[in-house]
Amino acid sequence: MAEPGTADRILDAALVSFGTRGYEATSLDALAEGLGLRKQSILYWFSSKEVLLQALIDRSAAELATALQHALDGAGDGWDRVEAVVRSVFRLAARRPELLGLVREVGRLGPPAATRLTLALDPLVARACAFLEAEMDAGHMRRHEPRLLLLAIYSTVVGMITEVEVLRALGEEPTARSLVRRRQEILRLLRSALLVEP
Amino acid sequence: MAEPGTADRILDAALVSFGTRGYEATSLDALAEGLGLRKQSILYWFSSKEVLLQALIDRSAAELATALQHALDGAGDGWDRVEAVVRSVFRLAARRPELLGLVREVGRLGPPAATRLTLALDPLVARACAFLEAEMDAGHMRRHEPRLLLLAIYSTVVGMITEVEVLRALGEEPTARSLVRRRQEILRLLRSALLVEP
DNA sequence: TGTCCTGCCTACCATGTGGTAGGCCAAGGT
DNA sequence: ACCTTGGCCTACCACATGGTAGGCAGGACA
Repeated sequence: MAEPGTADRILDAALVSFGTRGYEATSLDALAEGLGLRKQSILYWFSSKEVLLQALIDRSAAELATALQHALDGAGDGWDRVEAVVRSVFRLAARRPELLGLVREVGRLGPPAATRLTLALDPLVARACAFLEAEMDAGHMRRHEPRLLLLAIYSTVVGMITEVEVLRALGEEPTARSLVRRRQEILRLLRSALLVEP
Repeated sequence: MAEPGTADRILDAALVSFGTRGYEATSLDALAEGLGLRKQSILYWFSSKEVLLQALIDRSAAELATALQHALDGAGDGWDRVEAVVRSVFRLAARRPELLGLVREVGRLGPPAATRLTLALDPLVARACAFLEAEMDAGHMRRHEPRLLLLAIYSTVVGMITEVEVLRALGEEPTARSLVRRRQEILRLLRSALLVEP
């Protein structure tokens, strides 16, 4: 296992900080200090802060895509696929909590960062839409506007993972155990919301 | 109708900018320019940027609370109450899109801002939890952990309103008409997720 | 008329920011 | 032994930021 190069270490640190504290709230100086480097070394690898963000988006989108792809490949049909995706997202959230934070942050930043992420994940989105539509056509799921349904699922899943403050406001501490409970809860919710009872 | 005082005008502008561009990304200079003022005039009314944020949170929490309170007072029982709340939130989102953006932003900022908002909305949260629990006890709704359920509903509603970029990524433009469709979609979803069929 | 207070201003400052210019040094090829 | 190159550095800069100090006009009030 070769130790990661400097560029990757920078990306890792940026992922954590951008994903939790936010892009604007993260200074290159702070980032560098956490790495035992000088700001100029970051600018050596990534010519500007924005370029760093772009590279981070690209890498994160790829990681996200392969994780979901992997989950889908090993999944069965119908409801299993939904469950596989949700489980895979939660597994990702447990291993790399900042990743979903970054997704949310990028959405907040708007173009051009958001468009970059959008483009990278577009194939997956299209695939998901087609899947939902097919399931509805087959009568396995209740009829909904596929894209709005996807937005709802996205919002719920990402929200239940990243809304740490709301969680705290509700008297629930953001532990690993809580994450599992949230996953179970969301799966039950989606199941009863979507599945047509036989 | 008396025209609003300077302090309120500042709060209005801050709400828009904090709620859409974000707190850190908003400078007092930019805020002042939009108001035809100098930065020092803002600092005259609010002694620091953080104080301005606190005042804004207080005012917004109050507005949110009264809106929800009003909706609840005029609502019937059971499912009607859920629907009334959701409709009221969407009405608020149509009239003041930035308000929910601010809620999300404050959640992202974390303490102490988040705790302030939390405290202000705590009574409503408690009331909602109690309501959900009662409905489940009465067998009207499927059993769920009330607090996690509330988090899920919150995430879905706020997400479907504020995730403009995701919406765009799905090929849907964030118009007023779309907002209505999203509201209908979410109500149907919640209905089938929560209600026990008679 | 003189004084105080309110609301806003100009001038200024310390700090932190992203970014540029250029140098140092070790590894490696020739 | 010499040169090149990659990786990181110090030094510096222009600029934006939040915030301080203090002044100026005008209305209220005695």
